[in-house]
Parts: sequence; structure tokens; C-alpha cells
Amino acid sequence: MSLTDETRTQSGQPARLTRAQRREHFLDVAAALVAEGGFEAVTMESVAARAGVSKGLGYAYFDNRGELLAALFERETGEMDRPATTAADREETFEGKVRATVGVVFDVVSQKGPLLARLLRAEAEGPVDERRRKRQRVIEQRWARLIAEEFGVDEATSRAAAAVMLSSIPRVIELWATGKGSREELTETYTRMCTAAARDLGETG
Amino acid sequence: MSLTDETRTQSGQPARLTRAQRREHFLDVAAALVAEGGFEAVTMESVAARAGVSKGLGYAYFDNRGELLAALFERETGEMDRPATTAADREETFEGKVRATVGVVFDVVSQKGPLLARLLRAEAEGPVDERRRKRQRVIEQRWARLIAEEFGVDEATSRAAAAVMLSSIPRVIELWATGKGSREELTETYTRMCTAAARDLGETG
Amino acid sequence: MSLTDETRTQSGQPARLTRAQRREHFLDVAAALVAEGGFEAVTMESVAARAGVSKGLGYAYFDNRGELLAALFERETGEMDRPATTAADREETFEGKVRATVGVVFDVVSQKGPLLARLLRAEAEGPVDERRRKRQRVIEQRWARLIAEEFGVDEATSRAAAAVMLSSIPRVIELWATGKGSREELTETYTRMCTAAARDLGETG
Amino acid sequence: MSLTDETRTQSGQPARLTRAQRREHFLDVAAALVAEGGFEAVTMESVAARAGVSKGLGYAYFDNRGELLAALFERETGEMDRPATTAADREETFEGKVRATVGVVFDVVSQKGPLLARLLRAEAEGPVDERRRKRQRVIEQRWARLIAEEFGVDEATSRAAAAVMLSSIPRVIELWATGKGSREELTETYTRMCTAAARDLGETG
DNA sequence: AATGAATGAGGGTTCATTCAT
DNA sequence: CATGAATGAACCCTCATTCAT
Repeated sequence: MSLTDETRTQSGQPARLTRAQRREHFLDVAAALVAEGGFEAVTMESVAARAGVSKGLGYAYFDNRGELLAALFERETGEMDRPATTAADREETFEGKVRATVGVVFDVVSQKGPLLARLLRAEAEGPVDERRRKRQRVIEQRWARLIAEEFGVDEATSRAAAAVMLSSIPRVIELWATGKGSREELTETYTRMCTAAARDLGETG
Repeated sequence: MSLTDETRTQSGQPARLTRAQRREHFLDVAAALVAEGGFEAVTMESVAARAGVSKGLGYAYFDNRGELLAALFERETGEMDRPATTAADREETFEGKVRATVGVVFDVVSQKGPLLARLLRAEAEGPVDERRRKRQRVIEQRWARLIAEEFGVDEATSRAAAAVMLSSIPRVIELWATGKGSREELTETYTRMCTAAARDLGETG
Repeated sequence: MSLTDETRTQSGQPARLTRAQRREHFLDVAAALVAEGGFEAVTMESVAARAGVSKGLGYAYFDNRGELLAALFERETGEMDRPATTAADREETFEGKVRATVGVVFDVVSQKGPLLARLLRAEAEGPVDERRRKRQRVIEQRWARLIAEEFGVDEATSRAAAAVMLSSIPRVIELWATGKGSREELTETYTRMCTAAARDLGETG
Repeated sequence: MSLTDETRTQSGQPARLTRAQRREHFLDVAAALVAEGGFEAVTMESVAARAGVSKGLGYAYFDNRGELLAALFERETGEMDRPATTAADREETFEGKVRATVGVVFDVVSQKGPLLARLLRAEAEGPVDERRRKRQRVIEQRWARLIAEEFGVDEATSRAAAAVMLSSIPRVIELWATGKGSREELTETYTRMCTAAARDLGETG
């Protein structure tokens, strides 16, 4: 977020950034706006204003508002999902993987604040929703496979269970963010709930 | 939905409704619009047009767009939450109550179609979000009490558990709506997950 | 053009016009703008500004810019084509009809100034072009029939001849408007050219 | 059109062109764009993009967009008007000259496709319109002189007649382009119409 | 000679909201 | 109670043009 607000040279001219820098800058600004006011607050105009740049410049970097939002979604979720996957891969058990995943999510959210909650929950505008659905599918499949393998749950059930478990993560984060529990307590509770649920589905199912 | 579209007398005049009827009519129309196109589709103009009434009339019944939406939210969630509570109250066990609640939700969603899904998920405009938060608090507290009492889970944990469980319900409905499982399978899976999780939290916690 | 520019009451408020009046007013303003600067000069914004009315009001009367332009085209060409047809119908010979038509065109153009020339010539935006093509087809067919009947010209040739003749009318008007000839001289020359051409095509063809 | 698209050396560098070559290349690209989408499609940006060159470079060769379009107009109409004049000069009679001119127009249009039609008809932006008027004046004078000399028509009338005749040529081309007649039929009809008209004006006038 | 980042103005369109009638 | 004309602000998007490098 080093470039978020002021990007002006001493001469008062807006800084002339390279293409990649400006693009990141736009995404930084958009992230801040989502964090503050949700998707609605992200306007090509509001982004430009906050970036200290002229109205039309955003269109040199993103085809339209939807694509800007989609790019933001991909950047931010990627920064969470990659380390989460890595951390989970290091663990042997489902319980360990759940705990590791939640741990990474807490880490990322600690930095990103309300941004991710909004990114994941908001009623989505077209292009973002597409990305969201794709991401959801990918992650749910991974969890479903783990559940099926470790607990012997049949495929259909394990897919539903994965969906149910994952859909709660934003709420867990929200509980933490609003002071309804410590990170450790919430991690423990959520992990145990998932593990117990998966084990139970495997026993009788 | 009895008044949704045609509210004209045989003389072609707009029907003369009582204040309360007119208000309900507005909400009926708004409900239909949310079901079709989400919150965004609810415009003071679109509502008036569909209600067969002049543009400014809505303001005689609702302070502004936000309040119209909030009133809709309260009416619709109330029509789900009251029967859900009643049904749950008739059951003895947590498992029974979960199953009963989910059953009512499926029933209502079957009738109301996409309306409720949208009402519960959408990125909320201010006044709606207020109501949403309040409703969430009330319902979570009820579930938390049940969990605490039946499984001997401490208060903080049972509140987190209730929040986690409830946050998944929209996803369960979505799975059903998108054909990812039958009503029976999903009810069973979800109920077992909740019950197993609660039981586990009670054992060690 | 009585309403063209100032439509304000003594109190300084913009006049509150009936729907039909306001619509006509918009078309009057658009006509003036086309006359001055061609199609490009007609902007929803420029029209509103000249009409002394807020930017968005035009959209309460026309779906979009294209439809405003199309409505203008229909109104203006209709005011020329209806009397032209009537006048032509009163004449017996092709020569008489040509003369009568050109006479009406001159009459209308005298009032409307450069408006019609621009309306008929401009590279058309979609919706206008549609109307233009339709009008052209109708009028050419009428002339073609006359030529075929009076001079015994075969159908294909008479259709081409009608198209050729009619395509020159805007230029005739332009010659007059730029002082390259009197109304009488130009009418006489054009009428004789058409008649001689038609007769010739009938003789050998 | 030899340079239209690919102007890169094997090394992938943009080809190093002489100033004159680069200018021609810009005009080639602009011509292609007009042919495809009319004047509106010619953007300093679209031209640069298609030419494989940076956005600002056009301004090193043309003062502004209007001058680029004007240069295109002059180049393209010149390539039609010079052979047309040559061909007409080889003929003795007015009839022959008309036929020869129309022949060249057909030839050029066959190659250039929709480009010329658009160039000649489009609602003109300032600088282009200037050139168009000048060209019109020159060509009309030449035809007027022919009519005056061969048929003994007085000067004013022959100027009007020339204007009338020439204004139909784009329509003749359009008839052909839209399949409303063969090249031979249309040439014959148009030529006879012009000749008969001129002869008639000479007789009584 | 050439690049490409950036501006700034204009124009299309939608809506919540107000208010004269 | 009800209408519907009108406002005004916000947004989306495109482009001619400039200018630092």
C-alpha cells in the first residue's frame, strides 16, 4: 500500500509510473475503496480521484469497471489461496489442513482487513461472480477430495460437506473482526466442527 | 402475491386501496423485482411502473428506497423465521430442531424462489444491512442457547458454533437450487454435520 | 418555433409543459441544432441546454439519442412529403407532378432552412438511416410507377431513373440556398431535365 | 494497400520508413478504416494501433484528425478524378464523356469498395467538407462548359444542369452496389438521361 | 523520430427525489 | 390521495491531444 494515496512528484505533477506500477496502484486504490465501502464504492471515477489521476486513465488499464473489479478479486484471493494451499499441503491430516488453512486466512485478513470479507461475500457484478464461482468450485473440490479420502465419505456427500464448511469461513473471520472471539478459540472451534462433521459423515454414510 | 400485477377495477381506474393494502402491494411488487433481478432491479420507478401507479407515489409510503427495501426484508424474512421457530419449538432435540428449521427454509424457498436467496446474500444497502445484522443476532442467540444446553458447550464456543452453522444455510439452499443434491440428502448431511459438530464441542470443550 | 428558446415563466422557473408540448419543444430544438451544425451537433446535452432544461429530461421523452434523431427525421420529412404528395396528385402529367413536388420542397425548405438538406444527406446514425431508407424506397417507387406508365419505360429502368432524379433534389435546393439560381429557373431546369430524360428512356428503351 | 498491416522487419522492430512512406502508410490504414466503419471509425488511436505504431505518432505527420481525413479525401478522390478526366478528354461528345466518366467511377469503386462511397457521402467534418466543396466546384465547371458548348445551353442553366447530373452519381453507384441493376444497364440509363436532358435544355432554352 | 503515460472535456444514460398541480 | 414533469448528481466510457522520456 505504499503508493495508495499520494503519487505526486515534488513538482506537483502526478508521478509518471510505468504501466505495471500504475496498474498495481489502481488495484491498491480499489482495494482500499472496497474495504471502506464495498463494491459499490468502486467507481472508475472514485478510483481515479483517489489515485490522483484523471478520470479516463483507468480505461487504459482495464476494459471497464467490471474487469477492474475482477482483476482485484483475482489478485487478492490469489494472495490468500496460494499460501493457504501451500500450508495445507504440508499437513497430513484433514484436521491439520483445516487448521492450516484457517491460519493463513487469519494471517491474510489481518493485513487486508475487511477487504477480503467483502470480496468474498458481496452480491457480485458479472465479471467478478464468474471468478468467484470458479474459485469456489476449485477449492470445494480440493476439500471434497480430502474428506472423501480420509473419512471414506461418498463423493456427493463430501462435496456438499466441503461446500458447507467453506461457506462458513467468512463468518468465522467476521466473528473475529468484530471481537466475538480470539483467533485461537475460533480456529479451534471451527477446526473441530469440521473434523467432527467429516468423521461423522464417514461413519454411517 | 395476489395483488402483484392487476389492481384495476373493471372501470380501468387504478383500484382504490386502503393505505395498508397499497403498502403491501408495493412490497409485493418489490419482491417480484428482487426475485427477478436482485436489489438493483428495485427502483422507485420500476416499482411504481409495475404497480401501475405514478412515479412519486412510493414516497407517500416509504421514506426512501432504503426503507422500502428494509421493509421488504423484514416482511419476507419474518414469513420464514416465524414458521421456522414454531417448527423448531415442537422438536425436543437439537438434531430435530436443525432438521425442522432446514425443512421450513426449503419450504419457503420453494415458494418464494430466488427472492430469499437474494435477500439474504446481497451486498446490503445500509438500511437492509441493519435489519440483517439484527436478525442474525437473534437467530444465532437462539441456536447458541440450544447448543449450550443440550451439549454442555460453554457460552462463547456455542455462540461461535451457532454462527458457523447458520452461515452455511444459504449455501445449502444454493446447492439444492443448482441441482447439486436433493432436498433429502442435503438436509441429512447438513443436520448430521451440525449435530456431530455440536456433540464434539461438548465432549472435550 | 414559438417555444424554441425561452420557456420560462415569469418566476424564473422553467415552464411546466404538458408531455406533448415538451416533446415538440425538444424536436424544435433538435431541428435548430441540426440546421446549425448537422447531426453531430445534436447531443442529449446540447438539446437540454438549449431547451433550458436539465440534462436527463430528454430521456423521459426519447429512449436515446438515436430515437430522438429518428423522431425528428420523421416529423420533418413528413411535413414535406405529405403536401408534396398531395400537390403531385392534383397534376395529370409527370412534368406537372415533378414541378409540383419541387415547388412544395422549395416551400418547405424556405421555412425550414438548411434543416432538411442536412436531414436528407447526412451520414446517418443507425435509427435515422432506417427511416431514410424506408422513405427513399416509398418515394422512388411512386416516381418509378409514374415514369413507367406515362412514358412506357420498363420497370427496372424506371426505377433506376426515379432514383437518379430524386437523388438530385437536395443538390437543387442547395444551389438555390447558395444563390446559384432563382427558384423559378431551378424548378424549370430540373423539371425539364427529368421530363426529357424520362421521355427519352421511353422512346428507345 | 501494400503496407496496411505488417510493416515489421524480421527482427520484430517496426520498419524504419521514410517520412513519405510513413505518411502513406497512415493514409492506407485510414482508408481501410473508413471502408470498414465510416469516418467515425477513424480515430488517431485506431489508426496508430492498426499501423502498429504508438499513439502519438500520427501528430508528427498530420496536424490533427481533421487534416488526416482531409489528406485521405484528397488522395482518394484524386485517384478517381485524374483517370476520369483523362478518359473523358479522349471522347468527342458529351455523351461519350459521360459514359467514360461513369466507367472510370465504376472501375475505381470496384477496387476501393465502400471507401469512396463513404468519402463522398459522409456528413463531413470541417476540413473534409472544404475539400469536398472545392472538388465539386471544379468538376461541375468542367461539365457545365461541355454542356454549354455542345448543346448551346446558357451558362447559368448549364451550371445547374451539371450540378444536378453529378449529384446523382453516388446514387447510381449505390444502386449498383445494392444489386439494383447491372453496371451496363445503369451506365446506359444514366448516360441517356444526362444526354437527353442536356439536349432538351439546348433546344428551347 | 518515436513511445506511451496522462489529461480533460464531452457525451450517453440512469435514478433517487422533489414539487406544482 | 395521486400524478407526472422536472431536477441534479453520479456514473460509464471514448477520444483528441499533449508531453516527458
